[in-house]
Amino acid sequence: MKGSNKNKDHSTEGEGAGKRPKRKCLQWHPLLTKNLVDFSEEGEDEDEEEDIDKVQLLGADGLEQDVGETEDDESPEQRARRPMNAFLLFCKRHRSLVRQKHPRLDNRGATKILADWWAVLDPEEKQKYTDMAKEYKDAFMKANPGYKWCPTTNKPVKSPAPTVNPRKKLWAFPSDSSRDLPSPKKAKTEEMPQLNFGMADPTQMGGLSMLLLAGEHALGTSEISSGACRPDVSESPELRQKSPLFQFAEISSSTSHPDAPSKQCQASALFQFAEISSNTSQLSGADPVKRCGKSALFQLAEMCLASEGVKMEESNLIKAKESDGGRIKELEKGKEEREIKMEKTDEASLQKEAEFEKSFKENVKDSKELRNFEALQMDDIMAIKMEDPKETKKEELDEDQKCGHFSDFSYSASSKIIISDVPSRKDHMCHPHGIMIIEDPTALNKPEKLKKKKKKSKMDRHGNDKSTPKKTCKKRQSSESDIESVMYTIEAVAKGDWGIEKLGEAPRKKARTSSSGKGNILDAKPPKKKVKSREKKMSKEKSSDTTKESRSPDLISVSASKNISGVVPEGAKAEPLTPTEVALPSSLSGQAKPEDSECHRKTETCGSRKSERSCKGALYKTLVSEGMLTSLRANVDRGKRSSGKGNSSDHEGCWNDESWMFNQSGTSGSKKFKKTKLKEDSLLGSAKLDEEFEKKFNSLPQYTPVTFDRKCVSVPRKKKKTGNMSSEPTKTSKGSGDKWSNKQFFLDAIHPAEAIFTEDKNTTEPAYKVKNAPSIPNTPEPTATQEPLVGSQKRKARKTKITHLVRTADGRVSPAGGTLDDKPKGRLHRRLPKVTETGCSEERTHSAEAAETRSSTPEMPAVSAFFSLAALAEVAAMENVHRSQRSTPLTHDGQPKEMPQAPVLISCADQ
DNA sequence: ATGAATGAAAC
DNA sequence: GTTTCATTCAT
Repeated sequence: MKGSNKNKDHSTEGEGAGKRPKRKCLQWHPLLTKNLVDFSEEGEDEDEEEDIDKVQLLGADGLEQDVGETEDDESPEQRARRPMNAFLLFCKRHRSLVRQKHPRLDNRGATKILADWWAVLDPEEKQKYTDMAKEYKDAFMKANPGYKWCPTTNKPVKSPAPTVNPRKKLWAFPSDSSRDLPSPKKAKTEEMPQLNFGMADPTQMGGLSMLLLAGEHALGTSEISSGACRPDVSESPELRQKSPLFQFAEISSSTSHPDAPSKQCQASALFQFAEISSNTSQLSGADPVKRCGKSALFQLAEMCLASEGVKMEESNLIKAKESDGGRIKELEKGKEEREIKMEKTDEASLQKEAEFEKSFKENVKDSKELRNFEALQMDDIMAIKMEDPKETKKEELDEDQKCGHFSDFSYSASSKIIISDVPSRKDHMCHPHGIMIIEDPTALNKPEKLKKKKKKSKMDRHGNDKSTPKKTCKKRQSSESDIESVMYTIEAVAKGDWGIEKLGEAPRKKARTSSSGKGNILDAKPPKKKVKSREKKMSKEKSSDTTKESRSPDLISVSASKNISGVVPEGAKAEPLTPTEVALPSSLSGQAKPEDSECHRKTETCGSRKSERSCKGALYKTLVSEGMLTSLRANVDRGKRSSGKGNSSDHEGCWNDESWMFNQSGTSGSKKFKKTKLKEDSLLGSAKLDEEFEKKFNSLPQYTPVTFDRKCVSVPRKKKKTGNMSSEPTKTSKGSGDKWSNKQFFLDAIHPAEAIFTEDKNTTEPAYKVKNAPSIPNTPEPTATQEPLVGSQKRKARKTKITHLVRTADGRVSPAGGTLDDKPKGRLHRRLPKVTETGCSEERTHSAEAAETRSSTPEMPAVSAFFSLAALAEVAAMENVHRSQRSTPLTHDGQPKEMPQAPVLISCADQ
C-alpha cells in the first residue's frame, strides 16, 4: 500500500520531492507534528534542544511565526484547528473499523458508511458524541478565546495581507502576520515540526485524542527541571470538580485563568487541560487565594513562570510583540528583558513560597478530597510530562507516525509546571510538599515564538538554569513513607540531586516493560493511535490487564524517552519512540542504571541533563509506583464520565463517584502496598492513563465490525443508494410494501442497532458512566417529528431525500406522506446500550459477545414476531421524543442493560 | 488538492 | 441560506 502511495505521489507530481504522501493526515496537530519531529530527531540529545532546533528550523525556513505568534493570549493560533463536531468524532473513531471491514473501500466510501451509521445511530449514542464534541469545543474555545471558526469569506478580519489564501485558515485571525496564518499551519505541519506547545496547543484540541495524548506526553516529557522552583501552588478543592480534560484545557490556555474560577470548577477536564496548557498566565502574582480558584496545575504553571524569568520574558515579549509589529526586534529585546526578569525571579519565588505555605495550610483542611485532588493534579502533570517520544521517521513509520499523534502532545512537554504536593492528611502522611516541575517554556507562550526564542535563549536558559541555583527545597533524606520517597525524589530531581536509593523503586517498571516487549519495535513505536486502536481491537479480548500492559509500556517509554531526551543515556534514545516495545526496555533500563551511576554522581549539578533525565525517569517511576498515575487515570475517567453523562455544561459532578473513590483508594492503597503492588499500580496507572486518553477520545461506543456489516447488509439500500443510486427502489418498495415493508425496515434497522458496541478496551474502571436509561422509554411527546436539517440546502435536500427514501428505511418512511418517517429506529437503537461501562473487561466482553450472538441469530425472528405495527408506531413516537429531547437527563445508572434488545422487545411486546 | 459525510460557525 | 472547515486517505 504504502509503496503504491509513494509511487503515486511521484508520478503525480514532479514537484514533490517526496512529499509526504500522507500529508499530514495525522499531522494536523502541530503537536503531532512536533512529536513526529521529535521522534525523528530524537537522536538528538535533549528534548529541549530539539525543540529549539526545530524552532530554529522553522525560523530558518523563514517563518517568523515565532515571533509573530504573539500571543496567544487571546489569539488563537493559526494552528489551531477547529474542534471536531460530533460526526467527525464519530468518523474518527469508527473509520478505522470501517476500513478494516472494507479494506477496499476508500475513505469516501467509508465516510458514506459512517454517515449511514451516524444516521442510524441511536440518539443516545449520538448524544454522547455530541456532548463530547461540545465539551471539546468548549475546552477549545476556552483555550483559545479568540478563536474563530472560519472566516468564511476570505477576509480575515484583520489580516491585511490577503496574500494568503482567503480560505485557508483565516481563523487565525490574530493579527499575527497575515502570512503566518495560512502558511504556517500547513506549512508547519507539513514540513516543519513545529512545536506548538504553547498555548495554542490546547487549542488544537482538534482531536480529543490529542488532548489525552498531550497529557501523556506531558507526563513523559515534562522534565523535572533541574532548577526547581519553589514549591508553591495552592490547590483548591474547586479544581477537583473539573474533569481532567477540562483542567488540561485550562492549563493549556493561558488566558482562561483569570476568568471566573467558579466557572472553571464546573468545567470539564478538557477545559482544565486547556487552561493548563495555555496558561501562559502571567503569573501576575495574584493572591494565593485567588489562585485557589484556578486549577492547581495552572497555578503551578504560573508559579513556574514567575519563578523562571525566562518564561516571563517570553510572555512579555509576546505581549510586546502584540503591541509592536516587529517581532524579531522584540525577540531581541526579550533577551534583555529576560535577564532582568531573572533577577526578579528570585524575589517572585520567595513570595510564592510564602503563598505556597498559606495555600498549603488551606489545603490541609480538605484532607482527603484535597488529597485526591492533588493526586489528580499530579496525574495531570504526569500526563503533561508524558511527552512525545521522539522517533526517527521512517518511511514505514509514516503511517504509524500519523497515529503517533497520541503520543504527541509535545507542547505539554515544554511547559514547566511545578507541583507541590500538599500533605493531604496529616495523619496519614505528612509529606513535605513534593514538587514536580515540568518545563515547558514554550508551552506557556506560543510555540512558535517560543521556539525562536528558545533557540536563542536556549543557551541562555541553560546557563540560567544552571546558574540559578534553585533554592533547594529541603530534601528529605529518609523516605518515611512512599509518598515521602516520592517527594524526596522530586525534590532531589529538582535540585539535581538524585538519590540512588529511590531508583530501586523504578525497577518494577522495567519489569513491566520487559514483559511488554514484543516483536515490533519499529512499527509500534510512536504511533500509538493507530497502533493502539488496532491493538486495542486485537487485544480487546485480553481485557484490561492486557491493555494495561500494553499501554503502560507506551507511557513508560514515552516518559523515558522524554526524560532521557536531554542526553541519551544509552542507545535507547536513538529511537526513542518505539514506545512500547523496544524503546521501553532499553530506555527503562537505561534510565535506571544510568541514573544510579550518573545521578548519584552528580549530586548537585543540575546541569547535566543526563542526570536530570535519569532522575526524572526515576521520579516518574516513583510517581507511578505511588499510584499517581492511577489517580490520573481516574481523573481522566471522571472527565470522561462527566462528558459522557452530562453535557459539558453540567460537568459538575464529575469528580465524585466511583472514579473519585477509585482514585483515593488507589492512591492510598498503593502507598501502603507500595512495593508489592507498586508494579501493578504503576502498570495500572500507566495503563489507565492511556486508557483514559483513549477513552476520552474513544469514550464513545464503537460498533463492532460485525454490527457494521450487518447494518450494511440490512441497510444496504439506503447506504448504497444514498451514495450512488437513487433510493428509488427503496421507496418503491415502501410505497408498495406499505406497512409491511416498513416493518421490515424497522427490523433491519434494529438489527444494526443491536450492534454491539465494542467497548474498547475498556479498562478496568468501573463504569464511568452509562448513560442509557435502559428502560425508559418515556416519551413525553411524540411531537418532534422533524429533525433539524443541517447543512447547505443541497445537503439538506439530499438529506431530506435520503431521509425519506433512504433513511426511511431506518425509520421507515411512510408511504404516503410519511410524517413519521424517521422516528422508529432511533428509539430502538437507543437501547442498545453500549456496553461501555467498564466493569471488568471480561464481563463486558462477554456480554457483548452474548449480545451479538443473540442479536444476530436467534432473536431476529423473535423480534420480528414481536413487532407489530402498533409497536413500531410507538417506537417511532418514542424516537421522536428522544430526538427532541436531546438533553437526556442523565441517568446515572451505572449499569446499562446487558441486553439491549430485550428491553426493546419487551416494550414492543407490551404494546 | 479533491472528495465523501455531518455539524458548527461565520458570513 | 451559503460557505468553510474539521478528519481520513485513496486518488
